[in-house]
Amino acid sequence: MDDLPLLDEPPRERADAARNRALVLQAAWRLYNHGGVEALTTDAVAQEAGVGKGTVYRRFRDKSGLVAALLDDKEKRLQLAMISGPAPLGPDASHAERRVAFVRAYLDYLRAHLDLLLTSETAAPGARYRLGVYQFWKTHLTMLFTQADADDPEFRAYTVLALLDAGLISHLRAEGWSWKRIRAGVEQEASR
Amino acid sequence: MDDLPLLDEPPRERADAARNRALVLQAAWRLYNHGGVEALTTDAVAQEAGVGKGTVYRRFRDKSGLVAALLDDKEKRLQLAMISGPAPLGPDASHAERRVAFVRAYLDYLRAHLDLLLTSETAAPGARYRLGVYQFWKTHLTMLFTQADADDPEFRAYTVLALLDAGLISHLRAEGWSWKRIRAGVEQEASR
DNA sequence: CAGGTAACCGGACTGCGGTCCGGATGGATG
DNA sequence: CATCCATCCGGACCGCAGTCCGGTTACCTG
Repeated sequence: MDDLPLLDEPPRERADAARNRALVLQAAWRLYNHGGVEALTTDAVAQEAGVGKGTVYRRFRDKSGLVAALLDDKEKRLQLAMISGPAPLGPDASHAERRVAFVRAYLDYLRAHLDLLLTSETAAPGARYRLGVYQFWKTHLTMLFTQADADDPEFRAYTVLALLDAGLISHLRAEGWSWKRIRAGVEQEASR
Repeated sequence: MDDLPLLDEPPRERADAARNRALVLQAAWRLYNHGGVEALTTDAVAQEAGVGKGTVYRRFRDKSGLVAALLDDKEKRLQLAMISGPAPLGPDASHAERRVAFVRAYLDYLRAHLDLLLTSETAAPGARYRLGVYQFWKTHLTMLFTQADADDPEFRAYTVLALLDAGLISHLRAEGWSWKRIRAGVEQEASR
């Protein structure tokens, strides 16, 4: 009997490939923890991982992909909480509450990893929109705005996400804006 | 009698410097008209202008500065219309009308020069906010939202400008959004 | 007109992201 | 176990943005 090729899965990664993916991620964390975001050059990561540069790019498309992978598990957790977690983030709350809860949670996430997110989003032009996770946030917010009978729910989703752009938030922080003020602004946009 | 050092002016540009600035701008236009935005590498511009690379960077800080300079006069015209032009852009209209008119005008401008604006805004991280002109739009919108008694007028200004980000608009266009739909969304945000 | 200096000039150089390709190898097949 | 090939590997290579510095020059002052 064949072994579960149900929904034609992507062909499994070869053993050496998987091993190298792990090596690269560990190396990247090591460099980041030691020298911050500036230490995360692709050459350095490859060398630290004891691997060729090409390997880094084959496993993680480009630099934004690599950095996004670093944050992957944290993001997955947030996604899970939104899909099936408790209120106010999860489905047991009203759509308005969930939008505000999303904004709060995402801003916490952003605050904790601002430098990495900035690196990931500005590494290549348009990288932010290509990242798989962006699609998720967008779809989720669109749904929540649809439930609110907004005019163009998808556009409203884009609006909120535009305010959660790492580049914009970095700029506001650099201008001296408090997290409180930023949160108030975004929440208002999300809740109306 | 001294010659008008009223508001201590920036020291005048040397003659050769001014000449080179003009040469570089002309060369950049030539390259752009011929090969589009991809032809605008700093090396190529310098060579086409018959000038060293360092000169390009001394006259225009960095690549976003150079590209922004290409659009300078068109932007100045728009600014003038907003400050002192006729309604609905100028001061003879209500603040709500002026905000919508601004969005319309800016989107037209964006549409006409999307590739250049994208280049300018993504050349360096945070370049968009550093550009002098961004300050102008922000201040203007803040004023118009203040007149509407908005909660945090400055944040509202940032919100509208976030929607006018060249990267976002490019993405929406690439996704198949019509200008009409984009305009409707941004106008609604500006007019509420 | 002569002399001094701050500003300017060119182009070699650096650093980084990303590509390319000849050679190696995991793992499926019979 | 032998064969085969899709996939992977390393690292040299490329293009581009931005910096640096020894030499030059416009302009001011006397």
